[in-house]
Amino acid sequence: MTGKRAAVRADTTAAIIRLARRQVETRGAANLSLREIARDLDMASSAIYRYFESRDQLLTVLIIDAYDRIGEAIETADAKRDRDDLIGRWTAIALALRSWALTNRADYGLVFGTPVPGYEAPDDTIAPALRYTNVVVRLLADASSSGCTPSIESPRTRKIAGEYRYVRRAIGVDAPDATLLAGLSAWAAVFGAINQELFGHVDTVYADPGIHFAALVDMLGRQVMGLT
Amino acid sequence: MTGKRAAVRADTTAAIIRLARRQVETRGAANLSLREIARDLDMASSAIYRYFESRDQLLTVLIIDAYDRIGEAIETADAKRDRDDLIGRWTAIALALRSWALTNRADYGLVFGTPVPGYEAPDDTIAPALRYTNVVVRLLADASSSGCTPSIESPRTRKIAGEYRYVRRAIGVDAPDATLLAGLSAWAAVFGAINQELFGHVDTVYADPGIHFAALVDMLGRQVMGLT
DNA sequence: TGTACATCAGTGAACGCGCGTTCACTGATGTAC
DNA sequence: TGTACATCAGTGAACGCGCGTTCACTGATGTAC
Repeated sequence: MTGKRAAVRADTTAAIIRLARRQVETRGAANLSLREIARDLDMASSAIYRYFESRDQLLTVLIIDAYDRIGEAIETADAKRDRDDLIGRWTAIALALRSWALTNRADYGLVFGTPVPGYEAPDDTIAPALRYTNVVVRLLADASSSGCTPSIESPRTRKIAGEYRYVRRAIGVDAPDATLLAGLSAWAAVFGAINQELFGHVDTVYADPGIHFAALVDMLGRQVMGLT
Repeated sequence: MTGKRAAVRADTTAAIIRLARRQVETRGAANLSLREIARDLDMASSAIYRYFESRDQLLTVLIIDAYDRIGEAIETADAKRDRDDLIGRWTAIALALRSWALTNRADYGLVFGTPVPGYEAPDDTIAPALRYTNVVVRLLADASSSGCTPSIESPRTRKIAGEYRYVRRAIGVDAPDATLLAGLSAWAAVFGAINQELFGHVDTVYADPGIHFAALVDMLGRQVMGLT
């Protein structure tokens, strides 16, 4: 039977990743220790090198894995709603992002927090990093093509018009300036709110940050889609 | 003369802080090394302990210092405008925050990025941490008391009303739900946008992130203050 | 089905490194009379 | 103004620690005939 060795290998690999993730959570990515993982697994420290070629590569795997799981969470949330239900999709995406962040603090921090200086993300991270982005971009495209007009106005200057011309091409969405501005702003607000909550900058402000977050998302959704 | 020893001491202290900041920038807070600072200063590593009682305390000083400088930057930006000029103040605050973040990446990351796990911020950091917050809170209070009505609506449910009742007390601003929601949302968007830009999540989206940021701030200001 | 060989997970010792912190000390700078 | 003493910055050796990575090795698991 070919599968047995492979199965054990997969188990050990998964165990290493699990322990690594726990370490990142409790001590930070910069203090990820291969030796400690080996100790927890009752292996010689050198054995880790049968599974990962270096500490940096293990970190990379962690990052790719995190991006993939965020992408999956958001794609799933999006797919559960009708494609026409723009507000429903927006809300589902935003709430999914927050709850994923809350239950996966370490991964969220790894991916969206302070970059680990000196760590250069290799190219393998690019595609997974785009998964969650693409969901939002598609939503914006759908909103624009179904004629939503956001309830805000973009300032009209030549510089700003030029910038949004660039953005249109960069993300491949042929939407008017106001839609781009409203959408990107809403997306920034969602991330900002999650960051503030997760990293402890609003502990004294809210009784239940989730309630405020829901109101925020609701308001932003109506704004981007142009409903009141 | 009493001042000489004190002056030398102040110089050395400042040099240590400067080198520490540079290290945080290039290698991250988790890898801050007292020994390396000593080496750069041509001192014995033990000499650092004449100035700081531990590595953690040096980190704390760095954090307090960063908060203080953010607070100062934002207070200054705010104070340059007439108190009546609500949009002007909002814009100045937001732009000041972004440009401070861009020129002080290490400090920004230290304060607003992933918390260093295991590091418990002592009480001395609380007051400096509130400086920048208070500027925004005061602006919201002024907006509300001068009768601005934001151009968004807050969802009306009992839960949300209750939450904002809590927020009103927590930040000491007697503003209607819609003002709180618009204000907090705008503030989150500003932080979100800065985080995305600084931590490299939108490198491929904008030609000049500053232009988008200015448009964003302008739009948010009009929204919170209720002007179109 | 049995045997010979190749693959591969895991070992344990070693290399060379850097770290935070303590301690007893020296010698220069400041203070009090 | 000069002297005796206290303060304090800085030294250098040491303690005990953990780290990533390499290397030659063993022994079990799988593969080909």
